[in-house]
Amino acid sequence: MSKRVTAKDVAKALGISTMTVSRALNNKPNVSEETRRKVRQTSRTIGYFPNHIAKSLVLRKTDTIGVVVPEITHSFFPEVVSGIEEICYKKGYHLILAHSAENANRETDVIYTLTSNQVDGLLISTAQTVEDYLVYQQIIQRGLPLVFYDRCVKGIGASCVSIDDEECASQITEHLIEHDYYPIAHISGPSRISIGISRQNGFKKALKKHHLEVKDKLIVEAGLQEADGYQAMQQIFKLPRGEWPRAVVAVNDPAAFGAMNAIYERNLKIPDDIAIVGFSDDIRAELMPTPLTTIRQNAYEVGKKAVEKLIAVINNDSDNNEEIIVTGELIIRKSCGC
Amino acid sequence: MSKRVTAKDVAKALGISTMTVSRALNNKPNVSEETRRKVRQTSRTIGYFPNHIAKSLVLRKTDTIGVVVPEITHSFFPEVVSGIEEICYKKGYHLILAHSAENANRETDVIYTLTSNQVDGLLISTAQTVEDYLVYQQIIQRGLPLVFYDRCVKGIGASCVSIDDEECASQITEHLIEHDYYPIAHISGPSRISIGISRQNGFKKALKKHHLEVKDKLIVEAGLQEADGYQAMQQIFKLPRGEWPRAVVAVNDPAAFGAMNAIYERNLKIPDDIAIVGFSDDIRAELMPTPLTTIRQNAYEVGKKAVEKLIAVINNDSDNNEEIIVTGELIIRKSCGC
DNA sequence: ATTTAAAATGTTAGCGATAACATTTATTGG
DNA sequence: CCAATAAATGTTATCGCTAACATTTTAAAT
Repeated sequence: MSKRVTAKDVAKALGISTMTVSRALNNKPNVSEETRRKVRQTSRTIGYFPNHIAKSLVLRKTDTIGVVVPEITHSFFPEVVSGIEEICYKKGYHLILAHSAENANRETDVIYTLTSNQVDGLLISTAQTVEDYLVYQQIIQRGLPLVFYDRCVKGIGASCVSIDDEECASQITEHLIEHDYYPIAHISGPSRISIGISRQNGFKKALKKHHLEVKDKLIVEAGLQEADGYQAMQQIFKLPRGEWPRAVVAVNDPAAFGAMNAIYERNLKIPDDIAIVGFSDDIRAELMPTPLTTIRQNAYEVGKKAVEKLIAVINNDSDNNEEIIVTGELIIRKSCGC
Repeated sequence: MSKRVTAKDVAKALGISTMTVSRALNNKPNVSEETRRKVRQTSRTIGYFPNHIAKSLVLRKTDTIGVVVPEITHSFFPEVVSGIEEICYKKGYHLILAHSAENANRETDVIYTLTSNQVDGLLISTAQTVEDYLVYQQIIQRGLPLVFYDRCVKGIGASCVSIDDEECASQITEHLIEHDYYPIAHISGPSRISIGISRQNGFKKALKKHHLEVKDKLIVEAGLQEADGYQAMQQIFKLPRGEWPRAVVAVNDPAAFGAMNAIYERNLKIPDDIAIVGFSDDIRAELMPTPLTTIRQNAYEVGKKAVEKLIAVINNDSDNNEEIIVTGELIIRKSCGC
């Protein structure tokens, strides 16, 4: 690389000190307009760009936020990132993106590099395989602002921004109940991550509210992918025919798609034989042979709220133990029988 | 923030110099195994994490790559980013993500912050509204490695990684020609960005190869969104009925979707009345009422090849004026009449 | 045992910027 | 016209780390 142009070069060219150059470019007071103009001018002509790294070192602030994303191609997360990016751009923050690929070890790994990279704060959505919260606790202990989004760990002193999964799951389950479907099965998410738990809770809550029995056999724990939903549905079909559900609440849309395939393979009709609903309003949901009734999550809003909270915490404008809920929206299509 | 733990603290705790601490942790030679062990041990117990910022300042290397993405929610780019991320992770690079939102001014803006952030190199896909290449030329002049991906600017001294748009467009057009469709229209992309130009060239090339007339009226320039495709198709329908095309080559899938809507609105059938093909294999393409024949772009591969090239350039292992082509794949569905 | 080379560790300076304090220059009022 | 105050600029030290050179310790060789 060719020799760099530094503030010193600008100073030398003008016969002034680097301090004045710094003051002029950072719009600090006590610099004459004349000098400010000349500094700006000269910086441009000799091609000076301030070194943000050096600045970060002395100011102990990088204006950078680290974001850990568990699954970057899943449409939900790009949209979250888009919300994050928008606010970051407006507020002058940069964004370091790291991908845990749903892998706890890799997550730990990227968090360490992120923190030693001296980000001002972290936005994390936990990977599916995370088993303990040590890393998160370490971050908090070091006093580094941390806000969880979507997949949260509660009660360890970090704020959470999430969809109101329980409420939404309950709502969509109630919708099926109102169709008089019974029994209703649940293809649940991993019980380790919060969306798995809260959606299952919402499912149960709705049944109980309507005094319907919660049958454990009809709650099948699965992953979040299409294949997982397919397998879970196959497992349900292993029950005696008389115990088959009349409707299914899937933990998310991909799982629902998988389940739908399993249903079609048995030559059953949706919603006539089995109704099904998803969660997340995947782009494919409305394009299915029978369009899928689901919950639309406002991913963009989740990202936005999460950075806003994080930036507030970074600026000491806010305590970091808030639970922020972004509400979902029930999208009624055909798969529920409407 | 609580006081930071630095290499000095580790050194003091062990009664050695910071230099030895540095050497021990960076696996430099000439450190006794005994010392190395003790340094590692003590670092862990007192919670020392090396400050990457300070390291970057002295080494003049940040191990960070800046990526400019024009549209983050469009499924193609997350997949590219995923490829980039994968290689970055493997090779120990970090990734700063910036979003131009298809806006040239914003692109310039994020590029400046990225470069003053001292990234080791840049990966850029140009925004739709970019009018001049000044910023890119500046980057190159400063000696900062730059590789374009997908939407490239050729001939200014930066490598390009892209889908072979021309060849693919030609191939898919030929496929329509083989169906004996004639005339064939083209809903073209903006003539400012490279994919617009090269796909149009491919379209024309195929016609010429089969000695078919290229009718300018049947080439409509549009944007890359669904609405653009819709409008372009409407414009085509304004032609006298006898001049309507028998088939349409859309610049990408979203534009094709828009065009399909316009076709359905006239109660015309796809492919019986008008056949249509897209480009990009959007996730929705196979879920359309008439599944869309299209070109699958290997986005992940584009990302991968682009970073690999960039890292090679950063390490001076490679000249930076290569044109790397990632081949696309013709995905035949129903909309072409097959 | 003594020289010599190799291995281990230490010292100094500097990456490029800014905060805090010090100094010079300009401005104002009596 | 000069003291007093404000505005503009300069100087020094430091952020946390590592390269380059200097020194000490250890091991090998005679």
